[in-house]
Amino acid sequence: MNNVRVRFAPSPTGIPHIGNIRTALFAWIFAKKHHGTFILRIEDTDQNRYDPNSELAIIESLKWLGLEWDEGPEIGGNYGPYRQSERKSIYVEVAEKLIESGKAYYDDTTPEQLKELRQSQKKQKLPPRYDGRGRYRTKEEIEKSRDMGLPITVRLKVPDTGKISFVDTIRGKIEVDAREIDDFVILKSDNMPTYHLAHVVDDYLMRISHVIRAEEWISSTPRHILIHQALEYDLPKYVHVPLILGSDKSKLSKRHGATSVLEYKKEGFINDALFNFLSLLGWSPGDDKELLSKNEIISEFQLNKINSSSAIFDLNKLEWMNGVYIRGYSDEKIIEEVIPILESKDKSIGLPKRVKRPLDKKYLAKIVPLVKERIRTLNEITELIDFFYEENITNTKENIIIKKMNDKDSIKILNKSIDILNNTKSFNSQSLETNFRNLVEIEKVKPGQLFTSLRYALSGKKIAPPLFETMEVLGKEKCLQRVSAAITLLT
RNA sequence: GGCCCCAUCGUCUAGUGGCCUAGGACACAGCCCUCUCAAGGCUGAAACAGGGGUUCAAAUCCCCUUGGGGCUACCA
Repeated sequence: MNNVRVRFAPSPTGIPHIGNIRTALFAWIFAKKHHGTFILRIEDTDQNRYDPNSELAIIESLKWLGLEWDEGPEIGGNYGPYRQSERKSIYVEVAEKLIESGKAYYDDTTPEQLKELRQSQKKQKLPPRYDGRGRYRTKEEIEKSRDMGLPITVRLKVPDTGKISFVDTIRGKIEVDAREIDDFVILKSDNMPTYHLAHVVDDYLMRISHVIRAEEWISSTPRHILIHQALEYDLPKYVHVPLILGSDKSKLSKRHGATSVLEYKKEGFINDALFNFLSLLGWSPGDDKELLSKNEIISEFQLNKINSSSAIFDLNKLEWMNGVYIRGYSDEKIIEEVIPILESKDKSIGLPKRVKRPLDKKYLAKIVPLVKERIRTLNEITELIDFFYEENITNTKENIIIKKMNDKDSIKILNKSIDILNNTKSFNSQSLETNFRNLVEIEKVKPGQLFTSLRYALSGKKIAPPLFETMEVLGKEKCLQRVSAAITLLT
């Protein structure tokens, strides 16, 4: 396929969610696959809903996932500008051309009148639809309204009969009666275009080959076809990708928990894992492979293998996949990823404030191998390893006491453990394990009994990294100190 | 309400008329491994929405019903 040019055209009116970004991801993959061009275009034609933070969030989301664009705001390109508010004059000109050729007309119907019209139609159980009254306004009447300061819009003259059809790459032919479509607004009274006009004009001028967008646009595509016809533009290929729904099968929203890509980043998900996961939501390479690298995804990707039905976002599976990615990463890579988390001043994310920063990388490097197969998200690491950094840990008598034993016997065995810690020549996990297993043997206790008690003594936790490795990393002094503290607790 | 889209295990999906007593993955249950938790291994439970056609043969093609979703703005 030659000259593939696709765009991601978000409207900066809110934080982009997983669904938006998944659409961008498909477009990006498709562009890469065909050595095409991926374009970012900001559709900021709604002045009332514009939110500058959202544009920043869009850019950060795309960058984090590695969806770099070849043309776009700031970086430019041959078809700019790439922000619609900066292209205003183009749309006005096009709209005027349409009026001159009689394919569009000025309308001075006020919002109040429109509202009345809809209400009365509703009362009569008719579908709410603009009635085309502006078609019969004379030039003079419009001028008069304009002088009076009434809002003037431009509407497209839509044929009353016939069918409008187009081919969607994923769904095939879609057809609708022209009479279902009213004379819709293409230029608003503030002289800004509506989405319908703006994107058609831009897609044409920017030589977009495939319009890849969400399924919710299917029902307005016939309008877009009409605009193309009025302007005598060639049609792009239409690719409507399915929606992503929340666990209750409704459109993704706040109540579904984290919905923005950046939230996942914040929660300790890895960009490569999210990329992989998202690519499989609504698309499949056709075999059983699920763990795919970016390159594999790009080479396997095919538009017509995108599903036509919407998908539900399964956080559980993402967590699993994220865990797989973490396990597959080198220790060095994980250390890099995890340092900002551990050092974070956010109490719910980082180590307690009393732990000195910056963290010692060498020490961390000993810890990471012990936990990397135990975490599904990067953020989970903090709770699992904080005891390596704390000076003191808290314990209860109940945790320390050796199960099925009394205080006295527990103390006796823990004292022998102290001896082992003292006398193990090379203080490494292997020697320690050998010696402690000996003790278990001699004292006729179950390994689990002693080791659980020791685990609590050293970490203060029921769930912790493997015991002897922990001892080795913690070092002799800290081990002695903590086991002694535990014994004190029992006395 | 009208129009449009969609429909395989709880979830993501494979499946494009015979290879389907429907395959994989997550999650779930059981067992094994085991110092906890993970990881890993094995086993299990779990789906073609319903009804009509077409065909020698239908998860796969057609129609209807049902269900879900989207759109129905001077929002995108």
